[in-house]
Amino acid sequence: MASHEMDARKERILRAIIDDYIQTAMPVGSRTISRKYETSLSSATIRNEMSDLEELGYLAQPHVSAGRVPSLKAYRLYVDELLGGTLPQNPQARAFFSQRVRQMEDVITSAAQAISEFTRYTAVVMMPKQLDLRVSTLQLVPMPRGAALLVIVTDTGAIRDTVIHVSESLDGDALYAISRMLTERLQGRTLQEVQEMLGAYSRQMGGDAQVLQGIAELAAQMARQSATDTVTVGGSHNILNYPEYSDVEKARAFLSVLEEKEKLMALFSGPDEAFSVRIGPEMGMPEMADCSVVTASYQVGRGHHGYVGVIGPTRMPYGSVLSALSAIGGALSEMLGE
Amino acid sequence: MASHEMDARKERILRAIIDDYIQTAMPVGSRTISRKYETSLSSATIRNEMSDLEELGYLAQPHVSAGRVPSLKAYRLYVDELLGGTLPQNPQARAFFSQRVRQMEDVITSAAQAISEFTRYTAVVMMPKQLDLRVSTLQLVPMPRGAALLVIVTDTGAIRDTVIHVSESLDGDALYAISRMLTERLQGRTLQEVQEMLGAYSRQMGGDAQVLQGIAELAAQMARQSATDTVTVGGSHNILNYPEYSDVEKARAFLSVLEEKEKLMALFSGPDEAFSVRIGPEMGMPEMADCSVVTASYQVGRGHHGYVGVIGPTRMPYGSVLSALSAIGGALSEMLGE
DNA sequence: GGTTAGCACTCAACGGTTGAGAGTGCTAAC
DNA sequence: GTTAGCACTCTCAACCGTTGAGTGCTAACC
Repeated sequence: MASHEMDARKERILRAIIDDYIQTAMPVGSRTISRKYETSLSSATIRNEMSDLEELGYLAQPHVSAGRVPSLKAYRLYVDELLGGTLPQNPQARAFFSQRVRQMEDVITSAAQAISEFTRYTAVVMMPKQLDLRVSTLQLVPMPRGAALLVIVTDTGAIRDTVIHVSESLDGDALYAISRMLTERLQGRTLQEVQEMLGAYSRQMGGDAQVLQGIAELAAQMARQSATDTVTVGGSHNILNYPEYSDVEKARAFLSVLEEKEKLMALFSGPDEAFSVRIGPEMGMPEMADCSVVTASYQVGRGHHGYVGVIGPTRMPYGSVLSALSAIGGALSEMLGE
Repeated sequence: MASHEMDARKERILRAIIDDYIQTAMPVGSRTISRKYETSLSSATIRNEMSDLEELGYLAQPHVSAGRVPSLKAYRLYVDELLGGTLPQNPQARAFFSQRVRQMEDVITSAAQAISEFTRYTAVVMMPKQLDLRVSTLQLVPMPRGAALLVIVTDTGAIRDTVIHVSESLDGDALYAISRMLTERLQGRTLQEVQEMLGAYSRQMGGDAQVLQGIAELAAQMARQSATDTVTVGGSHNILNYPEYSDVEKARAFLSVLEEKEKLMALFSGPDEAFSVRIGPEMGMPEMADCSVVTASYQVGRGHHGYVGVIGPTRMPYGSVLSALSAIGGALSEMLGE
């Protein structure tokens, strides 16, 4: 049964079918292949090969007189080949991203947007949790009308701020003096410790309890936010561009999964490889049975790593998506790593 | 022709039809009204009244044997009545909003999200441009590894920050000294002036040109952002919840309009009233011919005003949408006004 | 042996037809 | 002014044949 093993020609044909299907989203017929891809072979020959490929499990027919559609196994093969080779660089995607990053804290959001705009798919970006964030600086910036901006900077460079009320009698220098004092005592402490210590201080200090309470609240919020992994979604409605979601109900189901952060997290819980492509049922989520998720990981100092990813129909130009993810992931590593 | 003028019963029936249609999105038949709303009248009587209402232009029939559907004129009547009366307070919507506001600058975004989540429609929030913003404080907050957070606060309480690189030899006190010096010279200046002045300084100071450049860039960005009206959209995919958008093409068209900020701005360019409801063609935008836009304005100090709004199908529970908008608008006025 | 032309076969998609159901308008009686 | 009754209209879904794309198989060809 020699004809029932993969040879070079079968592979070429399979690849042609996948490429065509990725473009058109329509079952591919033997005649199409014979005319567009393998002009030296007749459609009858292609038919024979396709028949073999079907028997091998790489193709499927929606019904007997339709063309062939690649099976999950086919995508797997295609993708594994892609992952084995070297990815093309993608400086464009990278430029697209760096254009818009202003501020440390919204890097994640910008990354998600950049990926989704560039690939035209839905993007998901995860930032890993960071326990034991330590306070590096704590500063009060004067604002008009008895307000002040409280800024906390951690040793990892995370920034969070909030507006609090202070006594109108405190001018810039006074606020700086307070900031210095607070920084001196709190520097190097973890956010949890800061919260505990503030309880003690506020009894001592009395008057400025408002300020301390503001700090405690901000520290608490910051601790909470950084202690859980954060995921952001970008370009969720890109999904509507693809015919596999021309049914509104399907589109809605897809969009509601995107709002459940826990489910999204699960998309990333794979083996710790640089790249991963999970196709349809491989991720064990019935709602996403006809999607693929492509992810790449990036470093965030100290061996932690986050993920960038794209969700879309199984039919997806995996090559270009992977290289875009790789570019943005690289940029993120640089920005967030130490 | 006495029967061809509006009387109380006709109004009751019209209202019932609108209410039912808002709920179900299906043409309303005479029998439905007779059973659910006007149980003392038979369907035949209702039919006569409906026939009159149609002649008066308040109802339309999609086809001869379907029920009636409210016309634009009917919505107008309904809405005008609503606008004339007193709006019910809506403390819930308000609570929903204040829960999530942390920081002066993302008030707009939070407002859009709160409105959309609360009403289940797409929300649009506009913040008016503010020319001549004047610098109130300018401060450098030390960060690890030769970075610093540059914070600019304006007299209106707008905050913007960015991370810049500074010489590693500068400690907190040195940065504060620089901040003081800069604040002293730049306080009260407009953002434009700041940019101009920095050109002059940077020649004088030489060494710290990096810092000055950072400030100039941030000021420029801030000026740019505040000089144009800003609009934010929240919950854009809520539109998929409504059957009038079960056609994906329609939904896509809707979503792409939302991405063109200029078009969105146009939605707000109405008479300067506290509330406005524009129904379908009234806003002269063919893409939105079968939508309604409900807007409320809020004060932002100095007589400027911004808008909060909701976009959805013409069939919309105007009453509750209006009171939600009014609640959030009020909250915004408080937060952003002086 | 592999390759190809030819032909019978299958099945989705399209367009027209039909019957049921919903809802109306009109008329006549109350 | 209100209501029952009835004829009428129109949509919607189900049910055809017909068409066309695409296959599998066979027999001939190189």
